[in-house]
Amino acid sequence: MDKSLQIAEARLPLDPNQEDRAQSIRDSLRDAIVDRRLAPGTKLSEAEVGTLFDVSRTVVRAALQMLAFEGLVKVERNRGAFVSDPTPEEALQVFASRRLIEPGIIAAVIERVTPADVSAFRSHLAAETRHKQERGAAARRAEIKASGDFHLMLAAVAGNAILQKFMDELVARSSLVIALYGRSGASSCGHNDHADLLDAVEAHDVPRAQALMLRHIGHIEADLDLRVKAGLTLKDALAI
Amino acid sequence: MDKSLQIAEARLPLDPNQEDRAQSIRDSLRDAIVDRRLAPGTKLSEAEVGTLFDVSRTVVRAALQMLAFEGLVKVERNRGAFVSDPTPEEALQVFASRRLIEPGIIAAVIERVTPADVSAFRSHLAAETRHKQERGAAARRAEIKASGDFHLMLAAVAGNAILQKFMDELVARSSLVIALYGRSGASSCGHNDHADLLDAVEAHDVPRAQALMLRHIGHIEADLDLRVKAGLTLKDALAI
DNA sequence: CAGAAATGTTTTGCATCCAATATAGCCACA
DNA sequence: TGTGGCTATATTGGATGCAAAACATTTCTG
Repeated sequence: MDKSLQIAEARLPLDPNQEDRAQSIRDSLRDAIVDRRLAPGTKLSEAEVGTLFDVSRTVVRAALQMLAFEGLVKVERNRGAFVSDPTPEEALQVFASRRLIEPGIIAAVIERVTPADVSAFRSHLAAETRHKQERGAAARRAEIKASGDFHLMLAAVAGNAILQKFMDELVARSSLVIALYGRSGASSCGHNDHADLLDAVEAHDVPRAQALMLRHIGHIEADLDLRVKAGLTLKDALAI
Repeated sequence: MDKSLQIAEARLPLDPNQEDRAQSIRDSLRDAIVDRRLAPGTKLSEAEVGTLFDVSRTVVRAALQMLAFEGLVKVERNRGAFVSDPTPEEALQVFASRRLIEPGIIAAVIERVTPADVSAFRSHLAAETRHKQERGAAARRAEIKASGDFHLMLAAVAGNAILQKFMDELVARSSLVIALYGRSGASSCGHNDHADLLDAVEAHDVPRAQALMLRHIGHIEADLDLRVKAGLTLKDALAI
């Protein structure tokens, strides 16, 4: 009951705009979950989170409900909210969903992309490769986050708010899955799929871009080791 | 402030399982919105809904928040919740999203469908055509709802919980859009796309089923008249 | 000593209460 | 008579309090 929840920015991020504190709490928690600063299964006690952010349980509850809708948190009646702990089954469904949606997004992107967008992508890519070369857990986190952001940027350019929301959810869930099942941590070992993808986009080559997207998703998925899960539960039951 | 909100089942549906009253309120409101018993733009006052279902505002808020996540309700800070009133732009995005997702779903369905599923589809189809032949607003509502349910059944058979959730949202939004912009009301005038689709599924003909699905979505979209919206806002500004 | 029952503690679910904000009604004034 | 500002009212945002459920601990019993 001490300093258990390591949400880093605790107490500090006094809502910038002062409006919609639930939203900003959601964002902080979401970042913490996606960054794996909060391990799957961690209990998110309303009171604890509340004191941490210095708000009442009411607003915490709203934030947790939002996260539950995105699938990042699972609430059990009368038991509380827990950082969700996707099964291998769910992990596969996440990527199956992305395989459906992202090729469509990339097509829309090619239809609508502007030179300004392209340069934004390029500078993002530069930051990504920078993270990839650095060492340490922090850099790894930044890399995973940046990688997800690339896909979110694509979704934004595609110009469909609904699909953008779906991608938001899928990218967050993917990060969680990668954090859980990712082998080694080098999620995109060797490949630099994003750069290739961007080239195809710039060339307005839809089929090629779509193929690259599918290949990219395949790469991410191939880096997962979905067996471990059973062992983890076992270990959980025995030790820690 | 009298009997304003016509949610029909008001006060009666005392939660069957007694658990999660917010969920059942959400379901009632959702049905009412999709059925167009609650017109787009209608204000959903927390207090009013609360008395109607005989719960406190707290739980109503939770229900409204859920609906907001699905896009069926729009909440404006310090102003309250309103049945959402999709713009033509949003309407197009709904169908663009379905065009991406549903062909994938139909492919998954063909991979996993069982004879039991097929017969369930058949009996559902029978009910659908029955509604189509009846007259009156109630039958029309039932027809729209049944039509949406067909797509939801497909999503269920596809076996991907995430996509199923997305389809849930998309179907609900579609119903709202059809209610708003649907020409004449005969949403599927003449065609019986669902039957054809089911035939293709039964024949395990993926390309054909996908093509039929796209054509079907096209039919629905073709029945919309997306111009009116501007006129409505104008009329809104003047009268009522 | 093991397992079950009971008791105390913690945490959630929900109703209620208060302050802040928006809406509506009213009056003054040009 | 119409417009602008002011007061009153209604409604939301959010904190608090209380009952019930889950959980942990201790005590009792075979």
